[in-house]
Amino acid sequence: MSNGPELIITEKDNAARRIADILSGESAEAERVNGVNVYKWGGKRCIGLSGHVVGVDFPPEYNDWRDVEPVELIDAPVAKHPTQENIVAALRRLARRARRVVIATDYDREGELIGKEAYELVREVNEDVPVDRVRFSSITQREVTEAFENPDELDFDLAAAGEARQIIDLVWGAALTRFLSLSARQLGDDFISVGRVQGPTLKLIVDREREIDAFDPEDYWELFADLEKDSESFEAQYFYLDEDGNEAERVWDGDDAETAYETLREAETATVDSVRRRTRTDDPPAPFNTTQFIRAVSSIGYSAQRAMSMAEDLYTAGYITYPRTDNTVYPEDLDPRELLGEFTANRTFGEDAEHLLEQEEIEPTAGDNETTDHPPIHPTGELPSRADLTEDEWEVYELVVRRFFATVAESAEWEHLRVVADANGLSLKANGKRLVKAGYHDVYPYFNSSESFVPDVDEGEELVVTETSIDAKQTQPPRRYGQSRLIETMEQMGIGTKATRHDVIQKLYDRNYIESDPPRPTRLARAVVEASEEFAELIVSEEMTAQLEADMQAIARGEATLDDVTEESREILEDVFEGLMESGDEVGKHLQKSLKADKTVGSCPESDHDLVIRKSRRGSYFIGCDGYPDCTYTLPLPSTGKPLILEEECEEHGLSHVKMLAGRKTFVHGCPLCKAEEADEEEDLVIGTCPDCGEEHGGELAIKRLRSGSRLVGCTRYPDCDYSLPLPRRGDIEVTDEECEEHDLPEIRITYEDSDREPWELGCPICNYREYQAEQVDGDELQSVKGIGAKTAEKLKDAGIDDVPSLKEAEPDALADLMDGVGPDTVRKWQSAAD
DNA sequence: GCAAGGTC
Repeated sequence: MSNGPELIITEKDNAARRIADILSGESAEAERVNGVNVYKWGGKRCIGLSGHVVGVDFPPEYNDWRDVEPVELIDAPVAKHPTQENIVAALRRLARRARRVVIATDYDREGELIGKEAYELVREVNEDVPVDRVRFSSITQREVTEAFENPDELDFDLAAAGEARQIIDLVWGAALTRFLSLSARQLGDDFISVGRVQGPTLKLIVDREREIDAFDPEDYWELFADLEKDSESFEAQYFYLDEDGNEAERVWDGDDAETAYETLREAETATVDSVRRRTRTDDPPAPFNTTQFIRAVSSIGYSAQRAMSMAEDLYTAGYITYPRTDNTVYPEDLDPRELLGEFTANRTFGEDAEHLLEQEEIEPTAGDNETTDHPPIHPTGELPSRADLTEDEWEVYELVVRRFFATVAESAEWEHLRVVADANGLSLKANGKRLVKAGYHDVYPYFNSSESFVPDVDEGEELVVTETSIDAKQTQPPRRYGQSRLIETMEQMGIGTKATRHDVIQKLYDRNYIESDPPRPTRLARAVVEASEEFAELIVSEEMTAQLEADMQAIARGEATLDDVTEESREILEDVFEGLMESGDEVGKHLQKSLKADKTVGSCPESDHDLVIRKSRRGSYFIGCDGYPDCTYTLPLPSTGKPLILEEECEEHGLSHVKMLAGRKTFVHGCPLCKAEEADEEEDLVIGTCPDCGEEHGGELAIKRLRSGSRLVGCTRYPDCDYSLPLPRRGDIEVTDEECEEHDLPEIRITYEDSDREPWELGCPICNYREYQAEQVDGDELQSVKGIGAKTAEKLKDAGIDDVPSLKEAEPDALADLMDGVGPDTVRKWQSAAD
């Protein structure tokens, strides 16, 4: 037997580092093998993978979409090949000499498969080395040491269950994706995809849109009265008992409503019939798993994608635990008092932490999901200072800290007061609620804890009716799913995983299946769902995952084999293709029609064709005639954002309004033809003399708007004189009375009508442009230092370093503190390079 | 260039 090192393999570098620290008593040292971190101590090495380092795919001869019939993919061979070459190479190098290998990947099904993949790579270069498996659900001293003291074996059945999933997903996904794309002739970037998870997710969105389309609003009325006691007024609502004896507030008949309102209006007083008081306990929330974390972050205004990317950054920086988890129960190892203790000295959290520590007993809440994968998301106890994080990241970090606080805080208590009164024979009710004990709301302000006031009244008491009203309303269609609701629903349906659900939604955006936020399906999405429902129902049904889960469990229990399950799945797909291939042309036409409809803005005013949104070779959008090159009619679109066609149409031109999606800078452009006409009519506003040709030829400087929507200060003698100065794209340009003494030009202010943004005093356009150029030069100057690129120069500027002299003077430790991913040694390197 | 699942 070799006397080489013992090799420990984890799922990711971060876990490798922490496990090495625990097992070595912090004595492990990092070295690089093939550019991969390896932690080394005694006779041991620990390497972290990057999740799957091998992937499944078809052999290269199946790569060409046009040469291979999609149906052939069903029985095509599927092979594994390395996807992370450097890690695979490093692993092989270490495994060759190892005397023992320990697989320490995550404790879940995918972790077992990743472990088996590592096992196979090890076996390729070392046939005899013993391979053990350790399992722990949180990386703590106790769990890790215990796991390593009691090693187990790899569960090959569980790994095979995961492999079955990989194969089925690839075969179904690739065959159907290629079929749909080929039938609609969408090859290249705009292919049409379907899959086991994206399919049902898309159907969920499309089904909701169908409900909205089919919705027929109904009129109803609601009646209200303001009641007064001791000059304190509160609102009560009319109700009656319906046929089933249930309380109802909505009056569905207009005449009935009118009659009731006449009666109510005549009432001068109302007599209290009943008063009911109840105290309700409001328990603190459970610890965060990924889904609940995303939900909470989206309630403070961030997308699911952004929530996860910020969580990732906070995790890698060491401030919060692993963000991808299903678990909502803290591990036993977590000592809430100890963790709270880490916050007592902090400016933001100290006071709350102290209060919580004053509780006699601290028993954290627990949710319904107890899993082995990772602990719930909580702060690690290593605290960032505010300057270490961006404002957004701080907000998310604070949320995670406060959620942890909430889970160890006391319950809140509400007092509900329900008053029923009689006004002229009509029943009125009022519900008040008061927070009598704030409990966890004191440390977790993200839930609504607003009170509604109803005064203390007694039965039989007479109240004055001060005001009455009747509201005509309509029933509303169901609301579209927001991103976090979608993720919650996917979790309930059992599709996707904690680590992929938000990516799936992003994928639907990338495929042009959904637009805007909350997501709205395109015509293409409807057509894809319709075609799937007709010919491949399983791919848009949650049943496919349910069946697969059952099969995987059978494999994991040893009751079925990988081959049984994948073979059966291939047979089902064969059947699907029989129907599909017969109707290929029809399906393709339908998809193509929908693709066209998604781009169409209206009819061309100069020919019989449609006007469609197109993309220029440079990547900008414009509107062009579908009859091109016979008809060359075009209309410009703003250069910021991606155009979204709205349902609203221009009354004058019959064209759809267009909205430009650009994150927070999203705005409605309106009718593109109206906009183009406005731009043509707008007269150039002269603000001064042209510095280039004013004296000689009398050229003047004017504020101009180009047809593309962009604006500039340019010479009126253009194109004879091309003097120009840039102006910002967004905001309204205001010419002030102030004048620049140096250039005899008025100062300019930019205001933002449709946002809360403060006006920008741009000043004299010439001075402004010079300053801008000077900044560019500064940036270039920093970039002249070896090791500093454009991005780093930007970061340096954020840290207050504008030029080389200030870089040289900077204190390396202080500067490194201000910059993400930069250490003091790097700063010293720059400083010596600048000499 | 297809899926879904890891991780960054």
